[in-house]
Amino acid sequence: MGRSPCCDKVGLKKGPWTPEEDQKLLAYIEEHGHGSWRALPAKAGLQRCGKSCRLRWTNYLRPDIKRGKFSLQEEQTIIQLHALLGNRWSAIATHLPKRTDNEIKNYWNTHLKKRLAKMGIDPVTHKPKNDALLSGDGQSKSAANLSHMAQWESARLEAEARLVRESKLRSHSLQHQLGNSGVPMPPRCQDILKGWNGAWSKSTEGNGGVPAVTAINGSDLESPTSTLTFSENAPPVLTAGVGDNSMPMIEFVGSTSGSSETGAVKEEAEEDNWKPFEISTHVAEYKEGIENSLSFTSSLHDLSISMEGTWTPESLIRTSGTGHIHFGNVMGDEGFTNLLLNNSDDQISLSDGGDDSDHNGSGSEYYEDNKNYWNSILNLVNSSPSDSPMF
DNA sequence: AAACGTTTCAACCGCCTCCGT
DNA sequence: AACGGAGGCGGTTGAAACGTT
Repeated sequence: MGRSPCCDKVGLKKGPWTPEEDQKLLAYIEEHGHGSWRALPAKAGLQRCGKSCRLRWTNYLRPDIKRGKFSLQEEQTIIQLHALLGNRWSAIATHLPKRTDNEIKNYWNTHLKKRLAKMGIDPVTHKPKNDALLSGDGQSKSAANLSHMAQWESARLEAEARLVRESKLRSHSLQHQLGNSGVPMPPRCQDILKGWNGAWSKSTEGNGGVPAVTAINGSDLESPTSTLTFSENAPPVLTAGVGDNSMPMIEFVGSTSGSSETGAVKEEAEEDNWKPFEISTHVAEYKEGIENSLSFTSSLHDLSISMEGTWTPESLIRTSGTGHIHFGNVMGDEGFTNLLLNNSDDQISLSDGGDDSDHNGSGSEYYEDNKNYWNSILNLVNSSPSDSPMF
């Protein structure tokens, strides 16, 4: 308080809008555009403050607003974006055409948050609530998780900041990426992964208790596909490509103990796995650029990530007895969707014990579910529109 | 049918960021 | 660089709708 109101509120109406007010606002904007919101109410003959008019327009009257129930895909998108972005509703809303940030926020608070909680997932961190129960040493594990979570968050923020800067050069960057290297790379993906790796790299300096990322080997792929490459000294490179389904995809190839063959798990997003939203114009342009490139070949690198303890989104991975982590399969139709649907009413059954190297039964399922959960988030990172304000 | 509790969502509030001066 | 105006954003509120007893 002690703060001047956004506009002179004396005599201004508050509360629900009447159909007459809606009509006035609608008619004025259709004819003149909104122009200055502050000046609009007087011009439109409304006893409202400009802010109220803007809100009414953006959240309700705008013609391109879709109302009604959220589809499952929309739900997934919200949850996954929330895992990445937190409560940045406007950023999330840009990925849900015709939905407003307010609507998404309401839907999150009234539906999704509760559903995640029921599933045993913390709706704030998107981490399993009872991590501690899964570990023999709950306290130290929790501390480790906290530390890794901080790294994750730090990486994310770093990536966001960088992309904000780069977004101003966005119009040039796409051409650059396509023209210079022949290997297009969406800045968004690059940055989050850089940030991600950056956090890992930092943490490995003089610290054995954190992930070390090592490229194992490489081989060429004929078909264009997205490849996430981790290397120790360089930022991970995401060579995004277009699969048969013309959707950009991300590919994780894991291996155990340095072997690219034994125990390697190849991950590939498939067409029907998850379609978070319509491909944006920019992705279409991006795809077109890829298709037009003369020789687009991407490298496929196996990766092995050594780590101790758990890394934050530890649900993404399974930790082997050797301390290597494996990226699990990108969820199929049965994955995240069912996770949401099947657990909307019943609490997910979580394993109550055992070490990380051996999760059988419900524990294994638990890890599978959460692995899929985070995989789908990473998949989203890759398939988001490049003009997204996501990061 | 009434009372009560819960859920939903439009709208408000205050802070923040951007941008022009 | 500092300032102020305008718009944007996220948290919160409260009335209405809905469900339960």
